[in-house]
Amino acid sequence: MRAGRRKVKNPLTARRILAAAEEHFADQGMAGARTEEIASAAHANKAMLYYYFGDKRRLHRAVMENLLRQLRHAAFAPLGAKTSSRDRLIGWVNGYFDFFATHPNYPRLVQREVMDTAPKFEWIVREYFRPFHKRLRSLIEEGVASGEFRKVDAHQTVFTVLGMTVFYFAAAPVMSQVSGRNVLSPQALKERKHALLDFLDHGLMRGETRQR
Amino acid sequence: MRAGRRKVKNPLTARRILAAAEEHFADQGMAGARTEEIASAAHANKAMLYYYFGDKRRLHRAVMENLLRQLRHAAFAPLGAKTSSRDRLIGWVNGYFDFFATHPNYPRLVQREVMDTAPKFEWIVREYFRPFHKRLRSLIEEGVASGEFRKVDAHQTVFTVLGMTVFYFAAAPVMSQVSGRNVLSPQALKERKHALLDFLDHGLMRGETRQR
DNA sequence: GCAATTAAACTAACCAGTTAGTTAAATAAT
DNA sequence: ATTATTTAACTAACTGGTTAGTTTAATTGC
Repeated sequence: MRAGRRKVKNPLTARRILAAAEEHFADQGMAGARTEEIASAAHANKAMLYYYFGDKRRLHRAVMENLLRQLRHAAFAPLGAKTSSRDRLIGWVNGYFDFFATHPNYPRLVQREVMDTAPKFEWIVREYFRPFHKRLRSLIEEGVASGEFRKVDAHQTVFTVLGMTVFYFAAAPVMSQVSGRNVLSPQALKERKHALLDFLDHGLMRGETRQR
Repeated sequence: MRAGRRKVKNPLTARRILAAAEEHFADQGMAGARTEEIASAAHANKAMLYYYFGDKRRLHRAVMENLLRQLRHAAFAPLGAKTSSRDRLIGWVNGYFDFFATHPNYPRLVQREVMDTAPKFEWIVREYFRPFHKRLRSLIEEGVASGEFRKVDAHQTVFTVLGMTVFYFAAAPVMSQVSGRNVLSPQALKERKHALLDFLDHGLMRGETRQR
């Protein structure tokens, strides 16, 4: 039907399926999503879903890994830069924030995972969450040690910063309903980022460090 | 007087089903939870679920309303007290925090609701979320106006405070895995509350107001 | 021939919701 | 006091629609 197909697996259909699955899994969760609907949203036959991904579970895993890989790439760079702890933390929050803004399905997908009590997601924990947590925690500890940050509990602060950042995006659907405006519009996002960094600045930085 | 067995106001079986449903809906979500499993966890016949609650959807709604009613009772009291904005806000956060700690299913249940894009939960938004949001927003605006709080965007600050508080509990299952310790243990909760109020104090309060 | 793809029919399991009938407790009639 | 009646509470088995996953046969472009 289409021209330009190659012998190697043509990833176009697979990519459409992956994108449709991402949307459906974020909206309805793994249990609520329907393979038939994912296929039709991807303009593909249901059989292609099994042809490329094996089964629903592995499709879900592919969706998660695809996003987590991108996030790791987008968010780890600022942590390596040789600047102040403050700038590196702000860079990290910025990277996370922008990733969430450009990948609005991700926060809901991850939130669904972290709420699960069953330990069937240990690969996510081992490969992604724990390294993320460790890097962020070290960064905060360094900032405290260097005197840039207040003497906070780094372990707790990781969760606080994560909560401040993730919750807004994960809860976006209903927050738009509650506040009567689209909380993911460019203007709303600009305001959100400003408020977030402002709060972080005052909540975490010492008075002398804080200069903006 | 009619003959027959008198109907008890709050039947034990119904309460057991409600408790089991709360657990299962929090763990697996509405789509993932199985009526058969809820029934067997409640040591009841599946038909009793329909006898008392009509269908799965209404059982889920009963679970939500039961918790939201309790939360409203527990969290609205501090907002009425005639003290400083700071004390009222701290009282509010304390109330929320303690409610989450004693009702660990609630944050996950609510998080699942707020992630839903479908506008089928407008009763929750209308009856609970919007009033909650409005009260909290007013409180912050008062604090800003009186000079106790920094000049923050009240609308954004509501979401920030909510995120800081809710996320920890909603993500508790995986966070325990990540950090290698039970983040809901009494000791962990004590540390969490302290860190939370400390961060809030510095993030929101003006220097002169902050005295602890 | 081979890799990618479609359409459709198929199956086996699953699962929400029903039904027909039972048991237990309370009251009313005798 | 005994029996009949009424109704809430409960059970086991069933029903019918749904859904993940499969298979088969045909088609298209390299």
